[in-house]
Amino acid sequence: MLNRVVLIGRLTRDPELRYTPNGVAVTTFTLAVDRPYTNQQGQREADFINIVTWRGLAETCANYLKKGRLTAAEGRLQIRNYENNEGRKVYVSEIVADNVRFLESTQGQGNQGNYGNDYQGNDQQGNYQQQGQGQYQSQGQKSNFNDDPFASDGKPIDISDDDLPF
Amino acid sequence: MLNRVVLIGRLTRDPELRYTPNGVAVTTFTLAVDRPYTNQQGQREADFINIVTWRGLAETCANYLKKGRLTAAEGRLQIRNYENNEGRKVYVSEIVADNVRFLESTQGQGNQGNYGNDYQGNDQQGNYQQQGQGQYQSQGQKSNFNDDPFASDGKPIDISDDDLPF
Amino acid sequence: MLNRVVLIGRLTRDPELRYTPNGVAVTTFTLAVDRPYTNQQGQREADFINIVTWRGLAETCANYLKKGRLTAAEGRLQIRNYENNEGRKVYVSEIVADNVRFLESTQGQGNQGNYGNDYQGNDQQGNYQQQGQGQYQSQGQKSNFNDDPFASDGKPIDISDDDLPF
Amino acid sequence: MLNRVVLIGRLTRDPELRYTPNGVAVTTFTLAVDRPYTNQQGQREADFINIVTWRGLAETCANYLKKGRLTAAEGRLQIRNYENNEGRKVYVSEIVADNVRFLESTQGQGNQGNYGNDYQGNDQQGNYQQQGQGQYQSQGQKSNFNDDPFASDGKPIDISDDDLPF
DNA sequence: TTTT
DNA sequence: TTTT
Repeated sequence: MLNRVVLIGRLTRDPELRYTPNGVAVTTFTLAVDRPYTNQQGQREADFINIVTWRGLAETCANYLKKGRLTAAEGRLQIRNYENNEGRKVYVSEIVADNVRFLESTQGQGNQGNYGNDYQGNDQQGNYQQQGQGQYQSQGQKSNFNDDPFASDGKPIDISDDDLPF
Repeated sequence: MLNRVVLIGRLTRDPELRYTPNGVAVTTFTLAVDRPYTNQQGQREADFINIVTWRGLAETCANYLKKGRLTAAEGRLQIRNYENNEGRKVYVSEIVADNVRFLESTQGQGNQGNYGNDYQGNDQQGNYQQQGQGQYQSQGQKSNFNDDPFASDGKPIDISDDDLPF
Repeated sequence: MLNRVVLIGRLTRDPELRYTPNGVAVTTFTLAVDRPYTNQQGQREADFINIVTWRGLAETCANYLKKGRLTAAEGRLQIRNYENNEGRKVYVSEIVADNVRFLESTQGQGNQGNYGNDYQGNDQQGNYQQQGQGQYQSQGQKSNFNDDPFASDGKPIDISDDDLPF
Repeated sequence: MLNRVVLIGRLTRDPELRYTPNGVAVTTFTLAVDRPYTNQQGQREADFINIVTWRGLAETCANYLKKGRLTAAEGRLQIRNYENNEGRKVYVSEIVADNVRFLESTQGQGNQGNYGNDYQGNDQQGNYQQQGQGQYQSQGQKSNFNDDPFASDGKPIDISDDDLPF
């Protein structure tokens, strides 16, 4: 009935942009989110949390996120399950994000040091809130993937147009 | 760095209270959280989200929650992994809750109908916010269970005193 | 850049539905949200938090919420300011909600007692998530009201069509 | 019953650290949080949201936050009211934060440019989660200030030891 | 399989 | 009274 998640963490690697057979953009990435305590060895562990974004937000994320970037994501926690090669049910949890904030500018060559004053550029570079018709709309979808979108295999993701949850 | 989840859903079955070898209470339950859209068949699907609570909150949850109850849970999303019998890594996601709200009173025999004015009673019955020293404390823990606390097998959970994340 | 609020509380009185000159529905209500501690006198204080909803969600709230109902609201915290009669700046804070959940059924005459199994009915009765084109859209708005929408005076709220934040 | 806020924004000025007569640290600051849309004039407005932190977290914030810094804050929304000089009731809303994250390093002298790899230093510099005994504890408090803690006047804040909400 |  |  209510399902809200807010995370801040760093990308464990570059985001992956794929398209459904019908051309809908899907970007996935993983955030390493430090736990609020250190373990027996005095190390800070992290949770590695999968994020999925769709459509415009997916494209913005693919364009502006990079491995290591500090990033905020907001959305709902979804638990999917699918059968693996051996016919076993595997459970996958992921955040379906409708809001992603880029907390570090692109710092690319030539941008070192003046992090303080490129806010506007930063914003133009893609902080983006999912909106508009259909975000959580519901005509004819099935939200179960046939495969794990985080199992990157170079092929288009196995999901038909009617499979989109929005 | 920041990891916050708020859920409202219904218990899929009665909560399970167990104790670590050192006597620390752990209660687990699963919330069915309806998705905000209906699928192709016009049905509302749900995510089944595992919740873990510790110590005092665990005992309160065990006492006052029941299958079917509407419940709010607040905490952080944790991704654990363990090896199953076949030596495969299995990933488990769960909410480590520090705040649980009982949105329905116990309505047991004799309490039907006046849900509207037993709010205070409701509160006495155990809405509870995890607090006090050590909630997210960090002296010597290892947060990986050796087994899945949601795989209820009647035995005490396989976790030593030093294994507690708080 | 990111602004998310989740509340659970009870309506302090019936919601108020009004319309802008251009016919856009606005419903306001106040949630009493108990604080997580008791005060010196052993009493539990509460925060009284104003909620604003727009359009379809406004109408659903007006139809299904009533004084005393346990309710969840999700949205963003907004701080407006206006000048009062004496030319003083007054600050008003409110939650612009995009998701409201009715945690108690209408229990009206004849519905007492079976709260446990009318979940689906409950949902039909109006739990509602703001969606669709324009939720946070931005063509031509000014988000400052000229007066406090919570100062109920029986007149249509003083806000022109162009004043809508979405 | 449940009251959770997560914000990301920038400090409108340096934080202010004060002490209660009994020596409890209180730090206040204001975050400018951009709204998710632009107004009629194409400008992005912001909400200016007051944050209060207590004890250890207050001291860390005073040490490491500065005007302009991008910052995340998590806590609960509190609505206080007090009487002003003219005997009028004034309402004040603020976030009582129990978790603050410093999203930009101190970049002070000698630290320009390598924002990417000073994470650990950053963390040592004070990201801090309120914890431990008493955070939301409740023996004998009164949460109404006699004055506005955001009305900085150089004097110690007018709040007795027993007045602390935790 | 992981980020800083 | 406001930040970038």
